[in-house]
Amino acid sequence: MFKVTTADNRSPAPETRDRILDAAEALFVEHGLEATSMRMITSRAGANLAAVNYHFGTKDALIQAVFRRRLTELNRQRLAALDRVEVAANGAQPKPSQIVEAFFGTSLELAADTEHGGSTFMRLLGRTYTEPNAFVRQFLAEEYAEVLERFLGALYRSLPGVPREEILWRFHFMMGAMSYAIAGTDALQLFAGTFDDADPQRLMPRLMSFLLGGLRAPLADFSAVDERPGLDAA
Amino acid sequence: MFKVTTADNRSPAPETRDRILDAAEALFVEHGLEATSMRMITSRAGANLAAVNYHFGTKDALIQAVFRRRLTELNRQRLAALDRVEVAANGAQPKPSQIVEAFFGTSLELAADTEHGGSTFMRLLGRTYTEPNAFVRQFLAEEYAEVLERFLGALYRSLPGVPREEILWRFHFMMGAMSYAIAGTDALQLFAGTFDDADPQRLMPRLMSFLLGGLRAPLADFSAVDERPGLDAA
DNA sequence: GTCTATAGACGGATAGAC
DNA sequence: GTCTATCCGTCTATAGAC
Repeated sequence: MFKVTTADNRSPAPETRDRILDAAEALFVEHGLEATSMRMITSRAGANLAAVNYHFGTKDALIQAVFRRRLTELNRQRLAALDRVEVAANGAQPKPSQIVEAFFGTSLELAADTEHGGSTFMRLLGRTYTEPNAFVRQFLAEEYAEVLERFLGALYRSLPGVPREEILWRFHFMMGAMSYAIAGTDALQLFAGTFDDADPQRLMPRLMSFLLGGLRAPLADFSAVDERPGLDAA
Repeated sequence: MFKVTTADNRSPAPETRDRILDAAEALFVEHGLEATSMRMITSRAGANLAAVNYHFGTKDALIQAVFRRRLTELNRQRLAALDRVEVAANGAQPKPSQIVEAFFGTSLELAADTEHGGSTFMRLLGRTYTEPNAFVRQFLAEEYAEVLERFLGALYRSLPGVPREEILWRFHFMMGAMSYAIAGTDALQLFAGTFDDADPQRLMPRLMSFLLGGLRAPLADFSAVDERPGLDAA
């Protein structure tokens, strides 16, 4: 359970503990949390079945460790990006586009990092927002509490005329769009063979212009809510 | 002596087969496909464990039956809605907003139907777009093939100046936003207690204005993407 | 069509040797 | 820290009585 922190700095071969985390992360994306067994994980990690219980205790604790490893750093970077735009605003309110970019841009940057597994993790994370498992949702909610409070607060202040419920919903919609953006083609072969241009470098501007268009859309008119949603409007 | 196979039209109590489908649908939303066992299903349905195998064969076949029951009708309605706007256009191209409304409006109508389980199903469907299970993805892709071809084709024609990749991506983003819209608060307690206004009647205009804002956003500018050769040309 | 009983595989977790 | 061996629960699926 406890890592011996020796001062031997010689390029360490990946420890069992890390190999297990990497294998679990990859398998969770491939098969989902429930459908991934400890045996699959230890087998891919080249470790013994008992090792995962030794290092993490339970499967649930392993799941948390997989998420925490990346999420702590991601949220730190998101907050740092928000700090930067707020400092740059120099006392004034940052623009909504800057706030959106601080949050979703940072996310997409991690998603574009295929070398250190960031892309794998972001696909996992995007799928996990809607995870049925209650303990995972609870855990994610805690990890996100501070970040959401900061970003939503900034958005509220930057859009003083807009009802907060509306901003909240639109942020929610943006999360959905980002989740699918990251899941990309691999989420669904619905669009099989049709994503001719899946260049991850282009995903960022693509998504960002969509998100900002949605965020800045005219407010919905609720006056006709009671009527049948006609197709002739607008 | 009790099971009359002929049409005795007097108020039919829900058959075992239908009770199983209802129970499975609800449990799939609650716990996910993998985490829902046949025992949970038959127990909630008030049926015997062996009944599900008798009626459906395997668990995978049951999953397909749960989706097919609703999806066939939903896609029929989506196509009918598209037919209507195309007929109303009277030879001209329908507006993008009309096409979007035909697809997502129909979806949200089913999601608003809490009386016949439509809302339950749509939450399940939204989550299933990113389902890891390969057989489920394959099945969904087949069910969607015709609908997507029709709607994407209509969007392409209605936006002749816009690159098709861009439309495809934006449709993908819209699917993500809708998925989260339907999952709503229950998807994640991230926003715990903050969705003061979760009136499903208002969800439709809320989402629609976001989607149309995103769809009509100015096209992304790829010129500053990176240093890749050839990208700055267009 | 519905039931009981059970086969047969796999799941998470642990004990204890090394 | 890593291993083998194993406990014990749950899973899907089926056989066969009624």
